[in-house]
Amino acid sequence: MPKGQLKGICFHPSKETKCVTCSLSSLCLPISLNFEDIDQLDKIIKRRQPLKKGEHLFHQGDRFDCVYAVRSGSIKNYAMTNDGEEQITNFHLPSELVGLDGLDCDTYPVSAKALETTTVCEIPFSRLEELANDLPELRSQILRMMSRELRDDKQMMMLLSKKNAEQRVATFLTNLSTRFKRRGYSPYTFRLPMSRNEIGNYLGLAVETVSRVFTRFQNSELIAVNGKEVHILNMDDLSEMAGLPELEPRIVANDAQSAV
Amino acid sequence: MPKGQLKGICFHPSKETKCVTCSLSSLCLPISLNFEDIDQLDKIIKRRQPLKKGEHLFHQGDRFDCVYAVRSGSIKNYAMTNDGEEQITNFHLPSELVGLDGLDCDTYPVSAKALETTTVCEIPFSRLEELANDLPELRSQILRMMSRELRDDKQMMMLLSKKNAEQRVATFLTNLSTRFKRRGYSPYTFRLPMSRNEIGNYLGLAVETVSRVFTRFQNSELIAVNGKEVHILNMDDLSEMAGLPELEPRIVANDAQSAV
DNA sequence: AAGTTTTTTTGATCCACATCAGGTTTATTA
DNA sequence: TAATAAACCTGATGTGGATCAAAAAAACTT
Repeated sequence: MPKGQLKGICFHPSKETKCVTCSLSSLCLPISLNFEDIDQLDKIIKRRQPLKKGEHLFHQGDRFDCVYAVRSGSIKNYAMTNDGEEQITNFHLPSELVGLDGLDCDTYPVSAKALETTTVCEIPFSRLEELANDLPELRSQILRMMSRELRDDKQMMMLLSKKNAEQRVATFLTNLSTRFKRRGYSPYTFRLPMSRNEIGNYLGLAVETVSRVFTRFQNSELIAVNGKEVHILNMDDLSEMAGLPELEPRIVANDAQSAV
Repeated sequence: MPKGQLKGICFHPSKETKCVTCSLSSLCLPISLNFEDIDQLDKIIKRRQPLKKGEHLFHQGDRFDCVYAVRSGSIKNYAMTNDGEEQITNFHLPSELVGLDGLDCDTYPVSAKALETTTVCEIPFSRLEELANDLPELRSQILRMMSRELRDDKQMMMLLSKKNAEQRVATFLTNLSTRFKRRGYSPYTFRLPMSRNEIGNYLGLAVETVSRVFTRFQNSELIAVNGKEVHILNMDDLSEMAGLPELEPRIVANDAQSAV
């Protein structure tokens, strides 16, 4: 084993992974592609050297040319507000696509930075588009991934405009938990790849508030925290606190002209 | 003229508009399609009876089957929070697509309701997908529209987590102004299709706060307001106040390992 | 291992906006 | 055209979380 540089979430340390053998393929772009097509996709993907913590994948304003799939580690997206403040717009875990929101302009609208040692698959967008011309399944997977991000963004808008500090942090933790679970990791025990400061920034809260909520959650035995290690002790109550769990199918009621 | 039912923004009252003759085609799906292809697109589009104010296009939880292009009037998207409160996630003006965020699930994740008398083009998604199979230009236009919505959402997240009440309202007004302008209408004088309540809901503010900010803006002669009629008197200062104008291309600076 | 920096925690104070309450205007309906 | 109901505005009061300040703990450096 080379060096102990691979901490935190780590899926595929080996550099020469192929899509076919990648454990993330069932969450990532190759979904529903057959072996042959995956192979084609594989050919256009470049596996880059791991990024060290703090290194950039791209900067806001850089020419848009690639989208990236996180393979291990984690990435944050952020923009600069006019008064020079950083605003985090997203955290990306393995199998998630980074850079989709730059797709219709010629530069990236946000920056992307590694939160820890991180490996990504680099996908030149023009070649992905070419390939998608021949693969309807790939096309609809790209659409699905964008649509999912749209939905997540709406949820985030809801959080930011309606939820209080405790609800925000509870939502954040349960959301991370769900994403870890889907990736085969424990939904109850995980390591936060970001700082309290970054959590606060993302959730629209001051660092101090995040810290206080963590403390309160520990006192009420919802979670146990040790630095960046989090244990969820009472998932039910935490989810309850998070509110609006997921998109619950509506009971179809009388519609018609229920004006205003 | 039938009845005085067509108030507010109104583009194409006639029911039998075709994409080729539609003045919105340069903003809508048909962008960059040739005449022949537009005609094909036209064939799958159904022009529905105008919706009256308060009527629904679809409900949260309804089976996802169509996306809609607004032809005249306006639509709001909203979801219900777990405590039964409404949360508006978007307003849609003519030429904008409604329903894209339901694309990867089988039900709409939000509801869509007409803010005024509104006409839409109904586009069965499965048929749009089929057509997109043959028309690369259509495909990339759909992607572009989704990507734009993603970017707008990030801007909204920024607004909700960093901006104060005045900045929010200023942003809202300049944003509307820009959209009206692009549609050939005056960027200085327009009619708000939504209530103060809905503005507040969308911006994460109480009605009272919205009202007060409107008053303050009038006192400082940034705008003149008469009910839902808005005149922007000082666009420069209003934009200034809105902050982070648009995605300003970054001056490329030294990158490397600027850790944290 | 000691020193330095960064991150996290906790307490005290303050303020922007929510909430409450009432009055006014505009829209809807009879 | 009056009656009723929405929508809107304005003032008074309260509060959740920001901000300020400073100590404690972790994470780097040397």
